[in-house]
Amino acid sequence: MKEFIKVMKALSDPNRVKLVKMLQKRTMCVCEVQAVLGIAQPTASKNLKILEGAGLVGRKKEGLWVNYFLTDGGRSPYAASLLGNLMHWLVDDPEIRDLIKKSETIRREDLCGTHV
Amino acid sequence: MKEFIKVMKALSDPNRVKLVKMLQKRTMCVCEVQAVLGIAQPTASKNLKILEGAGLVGRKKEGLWVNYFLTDGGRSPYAASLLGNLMHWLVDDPEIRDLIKKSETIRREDLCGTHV
DNA sequence: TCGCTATATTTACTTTTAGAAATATAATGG
DNA sequence: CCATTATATTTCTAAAAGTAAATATAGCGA
Repeated sequence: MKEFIKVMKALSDPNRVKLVKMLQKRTMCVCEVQAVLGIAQPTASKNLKILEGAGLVGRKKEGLWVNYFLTDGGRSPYAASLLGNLMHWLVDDPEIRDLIKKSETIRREDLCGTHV
Repeated sequence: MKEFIKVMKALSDPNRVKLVKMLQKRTMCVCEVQAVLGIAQPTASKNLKILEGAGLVGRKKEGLWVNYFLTDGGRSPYAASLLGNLMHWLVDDPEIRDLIKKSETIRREDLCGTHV
């Protein structure tokens, strides 16, 4: 029950749903998330952590960057199912479409990659 | 997006998830819900209304009673999908099992049915 | 080692949400 | 009608959640 609630709560926030939809397209680092969603860096980190806690998202450190990506839901059947549904849900949502488009034009090197 | 969030939020509360699981077994009136979950009457009404607003639950007045039941999710694809999944999810959860058992031994006539 | 950069965590503030008590509404029986 | 009963709504309070600003941590280059 607690695991189920955790997944539901994680997906009860618009910013976090947008995050999942964006991560369906590609791996992103925190500064990219921050730029696309127009939120502060701590907010991005926190929301990513909540998604991670629910088993929806994984992370991999690469130098100074931390790359976040969608998991296969192996840790939670609820996460797996919701992630599967979200692959085709909300694809026609105008707000989501705009975000995806915006995320495609953004490169981390232009945002925070001063040391590449 | 708003419809999706509404469904997720509705299912982010343990009491409301328990309600859905109980309504899978049978239609219930407010006083039964109140008794099984051990919550106050206004709390039961409020939570049922939230589930109704998300398209998960319907209601039918019968005299003084209001019978609540699960919908087929026709109003929302998100509701439909979650309701389908919840048919087999959490069936082994001990807390849910106890509630189902308790709900089977309860009759509205013993709770509020003084006018039957 | 030192400074810089990307991310994480903490803190404080505001908004939202859950719940109980009180009150209101609607339907039934007399 | 009037009293009673089941449910709905309102009001209030406490807990939870979201966010930004400030601070801390970790890894890289010089």
